[in-house]
Amino acid sequence: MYESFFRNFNSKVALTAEEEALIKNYLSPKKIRKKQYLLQDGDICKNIAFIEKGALKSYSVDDNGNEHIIQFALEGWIIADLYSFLTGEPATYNIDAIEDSELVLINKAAHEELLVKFPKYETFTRLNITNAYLAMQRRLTSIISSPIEERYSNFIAIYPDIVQRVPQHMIASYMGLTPETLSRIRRRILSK
Amino acid sequence: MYESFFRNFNSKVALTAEEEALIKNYLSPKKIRKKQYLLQDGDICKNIAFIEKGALKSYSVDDNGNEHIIQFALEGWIIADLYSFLTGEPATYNIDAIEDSELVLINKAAHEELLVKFPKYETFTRLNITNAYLAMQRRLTSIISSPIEERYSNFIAIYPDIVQRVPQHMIASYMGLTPETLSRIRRRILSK
DNA sequence: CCGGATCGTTGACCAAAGTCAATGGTTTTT
DNA sequence: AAAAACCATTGACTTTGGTCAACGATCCGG
Repeated sequence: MYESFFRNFNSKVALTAEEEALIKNYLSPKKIRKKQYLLQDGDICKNIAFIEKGALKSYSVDDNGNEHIIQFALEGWIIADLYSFLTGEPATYNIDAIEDSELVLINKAAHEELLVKFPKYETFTRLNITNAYLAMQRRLTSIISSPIEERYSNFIAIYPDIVQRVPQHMIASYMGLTPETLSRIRRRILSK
Repeated sequence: MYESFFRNFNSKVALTAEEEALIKNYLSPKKIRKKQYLLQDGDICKNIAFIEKGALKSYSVDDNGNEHIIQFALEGWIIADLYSFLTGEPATYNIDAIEDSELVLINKAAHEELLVKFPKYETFTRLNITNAYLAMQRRLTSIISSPIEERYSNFIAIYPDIVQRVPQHMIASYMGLTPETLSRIRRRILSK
């Protein structure tokens, strides 16, 4: 249990066997079925979830009932409403499972205690958030500076696994497009 | 010197006078004139810059010579090409001064040494990057889920100081719009 | 194995934003 | 103080993506 989590942790900050054993006490496993919510708009986000296996997405629903996908997360990624988690404010979006998934949860009390007791956990956290920041910046700059075709080509180059496993209309939503438009863009790209 | 920097630092992690004195040795001040570059596309980003006073922006220039503004930063903010800074790869965008500004620079060697020698500096860094992440996520979700009018209204509500000090066409670029479109949106909003 | 969702594609039409060009006001430079 | 550069606005036109509707294919649950 927690294999992927500790593989990931060790790749960022090496842990001794004792440290691993201690940290394990702060973790809890969770299995979640396809379409199940991990977090709903209005709830308070009580956990950070590391994905051992599977795929989840976070998304908001607007006044017209349209979903807008904020993030995809596969194995090795972390997903949460960080704002809600850190501030205790209600979440402003949903998280649910795209596939049956296995998670490692770290709740707020555990997170805070780990931060002060294990400097390595703080480093792990800092590196995770830094990676998340860089990934989001790539996405943002691509949104504001690249033509749509290039954005999509770029996306399939960086995240081929997501393209394989996630329905196309969710990817359209992630890119801020309608499914129809994405379908047309794909046709344009293919005919080149 | 460094007043704003340490005020900011202490608001996140309290320092003793001795710690402040030690950390000062890792910092260097820099003044930069309006329109001067802090970083140019292709350079390697050697410093993180904390803004004591003034305003800067980061932006990319596309194949047609159009600028796309990635970030504004005023007093109390940090600006850098974090990707380039962390990896040593050449920067993919520019940073320049919108106003005459005063900066506190932390170079890479200093940053790394501070991280290992001062756990408080790692906490400071973690909190900074977390804030940057949350701010960027707000921006991103607003781009993908709000109609443009609302995005602009939201922007002036959150960053009134930027609206005051930064020319409108830069704000248009930041929002992914042409200056003409932003001008028309403003008219629409005013006539309500 | 059947029936209903879900999904991707396509077409016709519409709405929104971009482009190009001109104008007038303001700021900056010399 | 005059010239130049910069900036916001407006109008006419074009391009792009969104909307609505229909159709087949596939997936999934009973």
